[in-house]
Amino acid sequence: MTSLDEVFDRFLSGGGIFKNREVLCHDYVPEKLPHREEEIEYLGSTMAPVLKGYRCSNLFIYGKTGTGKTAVVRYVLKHLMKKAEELNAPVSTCYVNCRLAGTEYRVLSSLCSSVGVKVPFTGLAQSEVFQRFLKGLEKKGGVLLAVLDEIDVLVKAYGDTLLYDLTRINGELSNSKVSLIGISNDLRFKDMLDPRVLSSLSEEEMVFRPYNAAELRDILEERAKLAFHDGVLADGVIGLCAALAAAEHGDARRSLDLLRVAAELAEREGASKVEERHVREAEKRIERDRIEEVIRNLPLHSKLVLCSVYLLNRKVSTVATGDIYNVYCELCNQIGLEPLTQRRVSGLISEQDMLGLLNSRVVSMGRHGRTKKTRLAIPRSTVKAIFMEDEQLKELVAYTPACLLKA
DNA sequence: CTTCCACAGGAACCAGCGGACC
DNA sequence: GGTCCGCTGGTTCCTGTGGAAG
Repeated sequence: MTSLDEVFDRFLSGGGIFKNREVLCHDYVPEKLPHREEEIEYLGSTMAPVLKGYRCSNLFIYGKTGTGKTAVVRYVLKHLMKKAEELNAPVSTCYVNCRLAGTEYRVLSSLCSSVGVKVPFTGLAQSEVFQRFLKGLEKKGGVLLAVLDEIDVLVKAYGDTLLYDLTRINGELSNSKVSLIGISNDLRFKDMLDPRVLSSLSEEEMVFRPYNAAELRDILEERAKLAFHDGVLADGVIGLCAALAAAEHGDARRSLDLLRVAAELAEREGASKVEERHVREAEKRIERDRIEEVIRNLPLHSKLVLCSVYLLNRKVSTVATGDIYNVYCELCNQIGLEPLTQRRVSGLISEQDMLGLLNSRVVSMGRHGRTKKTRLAIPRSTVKAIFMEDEQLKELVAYTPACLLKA
């Protein structure tokens, strides 16, 4: 066991690698966005009318994660506001990440705060909050550019009513105007919208293509210049980060993560250079950390479901929902817990499928019915290791379900 | 060709909570 | 202090369904 002092000393003396760590963080908006010049120009020209006090076209932006949508929008917004201040133009902007906001109500309340209206975080009817937003807008006047990032998440969960209201909002305003910019990670998002909403929301449209490996390399090189001291990256490190991220779906965020974690690993072991092996290690580390985090934060019943699959997987690789439910009920019995309904457990399995902990797919077995066949999507050792940390679950890892006893 | 299994997954509803308003 | 509100995390009830068995 090294003492904490040693850890700190090593960190402080290991300053040979990072020059500025923040440059590699997600929310950093760089001065240069390589390979997005066209998009920046297009977005800029679309938004420009607000500088003269006109409403600009509503805009819809699609693209997968890490294709630079958010970065480009924030970049243009930043410069637009600078210009607006110079010209003393009555422009305000509001950026809301709908996934982080979580609910329609909280999106509305962010919009409210951008026009200087304070609303309580619960307790008011949604329509009341909307009215206050209108009032605030009218009082403030000018043009509001509202950016709704990851809007697909909101619509999937709550439908498009809020969006519908927002697209019609200009009809109720006399002293002010609102332009909307929607950003979606989901390319099929259009299908979820009412045609009326779609047509008014996407007066203009942009699609962000994924970066290829060469473009990712340029991005990384740009950032690396700011983030690291000269010569600490071994040849091929940037290329590898770019290649790994390009192989998935050209996610710049992921390539930056790889680079950052690889450098942190190198720093931690006191190396003077970041090598390719650090990148490989980083790749594993990121995925493992993500999974462990997810499992640890699972509610108890979900953990029991996962545990049931783990136990059944000892004998068979894929299991039916009914079998999982039986074992799950046994486990609940063991620790004196009232089991949830099968309907709910079926839902929990689907949730874990989406989280990437389980793999399940619907199959029909003819006369023997239709079910989801489920298996673990992660190493058994990982599940076991995390469950062993928990007093209660520790016991259950060693439990033998009744259906496996007779086999 | 029909039947029928063992669920999937949608819809409606409910209880409890934290919190605002009057 | 009663009433209203939204959110979470459930339940109940329901209809739908792929394909092996009959």
